[in-house]
Amino acid sequence: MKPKLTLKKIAKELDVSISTVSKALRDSPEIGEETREKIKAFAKHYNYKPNNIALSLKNRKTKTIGIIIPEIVHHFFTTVISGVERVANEMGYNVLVCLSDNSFDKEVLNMEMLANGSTDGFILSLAKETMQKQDYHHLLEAINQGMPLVLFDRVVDKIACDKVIIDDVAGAKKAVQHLVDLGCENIALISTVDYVSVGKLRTKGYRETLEENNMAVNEDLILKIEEMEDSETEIEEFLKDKDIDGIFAVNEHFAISAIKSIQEQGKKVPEDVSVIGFTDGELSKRFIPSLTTVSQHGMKIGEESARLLIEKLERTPSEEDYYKTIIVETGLVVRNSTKAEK
Amino acid sequence: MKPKLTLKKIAKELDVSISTVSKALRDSPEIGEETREKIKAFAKHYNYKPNNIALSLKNRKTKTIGIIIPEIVHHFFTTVISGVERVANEMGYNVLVCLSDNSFDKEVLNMEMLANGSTDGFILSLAKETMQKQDYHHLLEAINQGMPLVLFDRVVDKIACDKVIIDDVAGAKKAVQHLVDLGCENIALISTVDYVSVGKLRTKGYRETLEENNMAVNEDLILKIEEMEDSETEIEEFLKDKDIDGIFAVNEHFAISAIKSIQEQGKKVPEDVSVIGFTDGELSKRFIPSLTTVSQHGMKIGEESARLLIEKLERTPSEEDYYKTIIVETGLVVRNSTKAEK
DNA sequence: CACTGCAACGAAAACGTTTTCGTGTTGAAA
DNA sequence: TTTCAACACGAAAACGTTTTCGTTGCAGTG
Repeated sequence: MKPKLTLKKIAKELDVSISTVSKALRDSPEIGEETREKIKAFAKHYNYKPNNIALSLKNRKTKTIGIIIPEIVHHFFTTVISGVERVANEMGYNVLVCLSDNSFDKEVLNMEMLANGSTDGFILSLAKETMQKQDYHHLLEAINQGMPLVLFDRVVDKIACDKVIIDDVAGAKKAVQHLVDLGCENIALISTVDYVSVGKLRTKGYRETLEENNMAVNEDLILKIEEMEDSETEIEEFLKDKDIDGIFAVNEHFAISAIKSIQEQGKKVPEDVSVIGFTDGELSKRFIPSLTTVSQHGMKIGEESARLLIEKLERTPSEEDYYKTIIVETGLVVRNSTKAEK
Repeated sequence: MKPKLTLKKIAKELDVSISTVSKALRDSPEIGEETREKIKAFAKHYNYKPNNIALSLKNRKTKTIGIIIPEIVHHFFTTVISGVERVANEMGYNVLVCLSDNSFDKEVLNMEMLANGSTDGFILSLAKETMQKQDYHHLLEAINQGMPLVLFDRVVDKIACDKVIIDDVAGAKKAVQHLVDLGCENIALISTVDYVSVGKLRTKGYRETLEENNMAVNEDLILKIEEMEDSETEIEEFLKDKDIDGIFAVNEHFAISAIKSIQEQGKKVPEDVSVIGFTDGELSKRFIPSLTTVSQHGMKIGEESARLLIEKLERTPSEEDYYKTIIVETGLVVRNSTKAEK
């Protein structure tokens, strides 16, 4: 085990100064051809690689971006990471991944770790608990310290920063309108509680679409789920004895639980009830019947977030201040959980 | 936007020396109570946090571990990350995630990035291409430079380092034995090509179990799949006109594709054919019929890997050399894709 | 011969820490 | 009054870079 090679060691070995070595390796014309070649040959032979940490300290930038997500075991977020990683790597950046586990405290902790020099900026989707508490001081602090921040998916208006979101209202509208077009008349909504912004917005899209089609919004057909854990039984309970022919669920799990309940009741999907979910994971594609979904394009969201962040990082600090919000298009992927179009 | 607070700035502001500030903040008895309190109050008020990069440079350790995985959009790997992250955080470490996309070149590149000071060590599952090429020079180089390395899941014997694996042979045996116990007589195997170690080992378990039960191994009932892309049609083709009553698939996807093909042939799962997969993702649990699988405990693997790595990192360099291989138990999770036991 | 100018290199500061080793000021003991 | 701890603090090196600004030696010029 040989310790890492440094400029100093090369300098000593070749009996020149540290600065000469540094310059030679960076092809400075200041150094004579002979010495330069000698140094480069030596460095190559012993596989010299500059120390990243020292560079970071010197340049006051780490070429690393952090991403904090609520949970990694969730297909949507992994596709986002994948997108971030791709763009970041292309631009010569590393990616530091942290998980908040939907906990406010862990989110704050993570931000503090990342803000103390480990990263140049970060990409974040808020923890559920954070949205509930509405405490964003950690975000403000980071921004205040000059750390660029990009919020995605679970964002909040009050924070002034770049954002990448999907148009949840429009996505929900697409879904519900599709159900209406198929002739559904009693469309149920299975959503999350309102403090999760996506739940709120998708609910809005649901209501608006019904109204636009002159259909009454029946509050009995709306279910708001608090705890993921109990969702399956809650949905089963909710669906019992309800006369519905369409369901719009704000995520994959709810949609699938709904289908199971429906089938257990002896009804058929999609013949009796059409079901549409949000997000397309592996599950949607491969479930039987495969799920019609509003696709969220996590990869694209990740890519856009990374691009936005890096753009901000590499700009001269003079021209700062204004923030963009990128809206990534959703698409309706029609599969087998909805009736064929007429 | 105020620039970050440093020791130097505090020193200037309070008209003391940098060393005094540093010592005061670290509660050194060298500093008088009055000055110490004054400095600590100031630091707290202006929210001073030491710069990680400078600390890393000084201490020659980053308190960061890297993990390189072949692909992130894969439930098993995300659970591993989750496990690594948890243990790492507990021990005060950050996690840098990199993706190799199953490409040899990207794996090498990633390792070079991480080895130049960004991390203290790493956890790695080999890219498919790397296993195919059998070129491990990048691993050897890292080890040689004193970077601890933990290999998991897709490991290779030739490299001397810590490893965390599951007992693939035993896992496969459990699965196949279960099929035998259910009375299956013609059991097919759907596997990957042999250079992927897991494919090879699980195939071994399959063969051995049949032999142990005095059943003939019929090569016609073994399918080796090269490309994930074409797996579905390949499986359909393979299953056509075969008279089988049990299938052991080395992953979730293959198992589900198999079930679909079986059903399209008009046969029933599990009544006519029992199917067992490997790995338990979301899909296995929620697919209908839900899948009987050999569970791989990614979380545990991640945790053990992190523990192993950090243990090595925090040991005095004297007592090095010997390497452990941890074998994480697999379990058979019986669900609905196999017949009920007699 | 004295000066200029250039080529080729080195010294040192800086990034933000920690830590070792002074150093100056006290108070008390001799 | 001298001497010596003990105390409280500062200077400086070190981690590995990059970069600015010298400093040489030497050739060319007038």
